[in-house]
Amino acid sequence: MSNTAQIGNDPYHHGDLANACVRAALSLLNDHGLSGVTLREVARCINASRSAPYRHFADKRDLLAACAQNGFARLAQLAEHLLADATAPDVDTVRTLLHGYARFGAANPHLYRLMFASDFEVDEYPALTAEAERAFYVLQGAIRAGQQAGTLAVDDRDGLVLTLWSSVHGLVSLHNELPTCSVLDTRALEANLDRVLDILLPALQPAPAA
Amino acid sequence: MSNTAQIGNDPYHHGDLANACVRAALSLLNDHGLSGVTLREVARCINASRSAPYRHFADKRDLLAACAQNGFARLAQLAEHLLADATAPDVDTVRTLLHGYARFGAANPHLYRLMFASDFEVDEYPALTAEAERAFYVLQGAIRAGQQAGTLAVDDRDGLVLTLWSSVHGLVSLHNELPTCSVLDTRALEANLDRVLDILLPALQPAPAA
DNA sequence: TAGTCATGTTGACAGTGTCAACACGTGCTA
DNA sequence: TAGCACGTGTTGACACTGTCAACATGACTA
Repeated sequence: MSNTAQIGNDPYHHGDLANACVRAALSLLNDHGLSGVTLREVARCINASRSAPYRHFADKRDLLAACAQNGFARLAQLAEHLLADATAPDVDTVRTLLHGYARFGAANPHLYRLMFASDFEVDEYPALTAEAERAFYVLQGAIRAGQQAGTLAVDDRDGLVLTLWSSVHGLVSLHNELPTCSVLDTRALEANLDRVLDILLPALQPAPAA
Repeated sequence: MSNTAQIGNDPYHHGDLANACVRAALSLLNDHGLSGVTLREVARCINASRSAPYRHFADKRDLLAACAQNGFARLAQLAEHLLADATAPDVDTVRTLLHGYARFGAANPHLYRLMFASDFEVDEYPALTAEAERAFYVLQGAIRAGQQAGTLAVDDRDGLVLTLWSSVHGLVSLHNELPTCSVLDTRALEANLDRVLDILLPALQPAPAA
C-alpha cells in the first residue's frame, strides 16, 4: 500500500504517462500507419487530456522520435538475443542474425519506415542516433569475434560489412515499399535475402584446412 | 494568336494547372521537406485558389503520388541518358550508371524518400509502380546487353542484380537518413558506393583471354 | 503549515484537408 | 445565332490537428 502503488489509480497523476504515450503511439503506428498517429488520439488511448503529452514531449516529432528510438532498441535487443549463445560466430550465425533483422523490418513496416525515413536530425536527437548504432555494432562485433576465433574468414576488402548492411536494409526497404517490383521476382523476403547472402557470405567462409 | 496561346493569360483558366501543381509541390518538397508541402501552399505558389488542385487530383495523396511518379520518370530518364552511347556495356558502364543513381538520390533526399517510403498501394497507383520499374529495367537491360556482347561476364548466381539494386538503394537511404552512422565511416556517398561496387562488380568482369 | 514544483486539464487559435455550392468561359448543338 | 452542358476555377464552411497560455491538482520540502 505504498504511495507509488496508488499513483496508478489516481486519475490526476497517471504515473508513467511518457511510456504510455510511446506505447499508444507505437500501437497506432502499427495499426493505422503514420497518418493514424495523432497526439489527440494518443491522449484518448491513455485516457488523458489533449495536451497531457506536452508535459513529457516537446512536440509530436519528439514523441515520434521516442517511438523510433524504441524501435532501434528492440532491434538491437533482438540482435543481441540471436547472438547470445554464439561464442564463435560462423557464417550461419551471421545469416541467422540478418534474417532476424529482416524479419523485424517486415513485421513492423510502419515502424521501420519511421526509423529509417523520418529525418530526425542527429544533433536534435543524439540518443536516437546512438541507439540506431547498437544493432550495427552487434553485427560488426560478431564478425570480429568470428574472425578472431577462426570461424570466419578475414576479408581484406574493407567494404564487406558496409555492403552487407546496405543490401539487407535496402532489400527490406524494397520489400516493404515496392513489394511488386520485378527485381524481387515475387519471392518472399527471406528467400530473396538468402539469394543476396549466397553472394555476400562466401567471402566470410574460412578456407577448409588443406 | 491561337486560342490556346491566350489560355495562359486567362486568369480563370490556367491552362496547365495539373503540371503546375506537381512542379510547385516538387519545389516545396525540395526546399522544405514533406511537411512543407501543403495543398494551400501549392495553390498559393501557382496563384490559384485553395481547392483548385481538386479539379486535377483526388486528394493530397494523389498529388504526392504524381510527384513520386515524376521522380521515378526523371530517374529512369537519367539512367537511359547515361547509357545512351553504350552499345556494349562493361563494368565501368554499370558503375557509372549506379553512380548516377546514387547522385540523384543524394541530390533529392526528400523526393527520394517520397518515392521509396510512402506506401502508395500498387493497385491504387499502377502508373507509379510501372514508372518505378523503368530505372531497374535499364540496369537489367544493360547487364544483359553486356553479357551478350561479351563485355560483361555471365554470372550464374541469380541474385547478383538483386544484390546490386538492394545495396545501392540501401546505401543511398542510409546516407540520406543516418548520415553519421559509423558504418558509413564519415566517407562521402560515392566513396562508399565504390567500396560496395568493388566487392560486387568483379563478378561481372569477364575473364581476360588466356 | 505554507509553498514550490511536477503533472494534468481546459479554452483558445491558426492552419490544414476536404467538400458543397456557385461562377465563369468554351464549344457543341438545335 | 441562341442556348446549354461541361470543364475549370472560386468561395464558404466544417471537422480535425498541433500548439500554447492559463488554471487545477497533488506531492514533497523548508
